[in-house]
Amino acid sequence: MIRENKNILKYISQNLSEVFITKEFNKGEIILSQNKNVNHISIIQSGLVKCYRSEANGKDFIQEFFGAGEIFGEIEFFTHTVSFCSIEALQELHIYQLPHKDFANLLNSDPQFNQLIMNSLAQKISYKAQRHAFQGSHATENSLMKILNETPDLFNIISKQDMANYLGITLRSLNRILLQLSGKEGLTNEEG
Amino acid sequence: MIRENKNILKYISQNLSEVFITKEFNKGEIILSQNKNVNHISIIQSGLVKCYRSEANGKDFIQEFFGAGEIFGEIEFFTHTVSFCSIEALQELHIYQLPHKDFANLLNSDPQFNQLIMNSLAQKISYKAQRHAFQGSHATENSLMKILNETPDLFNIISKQDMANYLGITLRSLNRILLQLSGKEGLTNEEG
DNA sequence: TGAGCCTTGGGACAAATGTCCTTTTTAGTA
DNA sequence: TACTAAAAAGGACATTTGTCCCAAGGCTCA
Repeated sequence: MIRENKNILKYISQNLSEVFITKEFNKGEIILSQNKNVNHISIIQSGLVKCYRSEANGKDFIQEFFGAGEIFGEIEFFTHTVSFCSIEALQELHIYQLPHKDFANLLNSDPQFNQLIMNSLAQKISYKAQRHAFQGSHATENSLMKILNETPDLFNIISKQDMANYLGITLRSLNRILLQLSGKEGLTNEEG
Repeated sequence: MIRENKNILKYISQNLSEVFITKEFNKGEIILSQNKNVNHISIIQSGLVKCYRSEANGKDFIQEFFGAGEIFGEIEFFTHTVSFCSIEALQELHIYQLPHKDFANLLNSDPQFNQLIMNSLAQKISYKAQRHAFQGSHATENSLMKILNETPDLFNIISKQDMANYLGITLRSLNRILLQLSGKEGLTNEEG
């Protein structure tokens, strides 16, 4: 659920560290706002952000939690549109940044970088497809169990409200499902 | 809801038509099966397919309906994995195909093609993000209204079951929502 | 200290969706 | 034409989720 891309982070820190600018942000800061012009791509050195979209009805939907090596601001470069999501730091955050103009040059001049970006885009599609299919085909309880399996300390990192916005349910429903799950865990422990 | 990419189709037919193989399929044929090795990328010349993922619980989830110019089989090339979706023809289908090896060469040798592919990947991400956010933040009724607005003759093209699998609901629920909508339409017409 | 705010937790009822089952309609075919 | 299978439509009931509320606990800041 927390996405990372160590390959591209390693390549940049080893080969392109002087090409990129570095920046720091505090927890709670908005790095990128929805429906604004985007002029840089950003790559996370360390920390965690949420990438979310605010809908017209006032609800937020969390696309992804991005950790080390994940890129944002690149889609808008390719599609020539304003941002369709916002990015907010959930922890102290260190990022690499590169203006879109330089990004374009790098894509043309550095085949290995080009390939890493292609790969990153493809991974985003693949992951989104599988996530959406799972959420669309299973009860929310199953989605949550799967996530908690991957990340047992989930709620030390991410608030319940954010988790609800990731699952596309209300906080009330999340609490209900968590209660059910704890009940089942209890049963399992007693029986086993 | 039915995705197209006329730019890349135009570029291929004008500049690369002799590089690609062409193939034809009948309605109902499976072009690409989930969890299989993929050796070609495919680009739709004409016709319509559904791109869907079958989950372990027996349910199918439709990722997208692909029309003219849309690409499939490219993600697996970048991620070096087996297919994560199946592709089935919903109409008589004509496609361009290219082996992955040749696709790799073309990406390196033809910057314009490279850019068109990047753009296609970025558009898929952007569209998926917006669709998932909308579906996750709104009642199914709203999603359906939006789709019917874009494509009023939807059910002449796509079966109700496929539509339900696209929305992540059951056929029973889809019928219920359609009934509600027709009732509201009636009211609107009478009142207006 | 205490006021205000955020997060968490949950009761009660309404609305939406799933499950199971039956009937009707449609399309294709022997 | 008659048969068959698939698609479409919907009744009845159970389950899930949303909405609206209220309350407890922790935190900051005047």
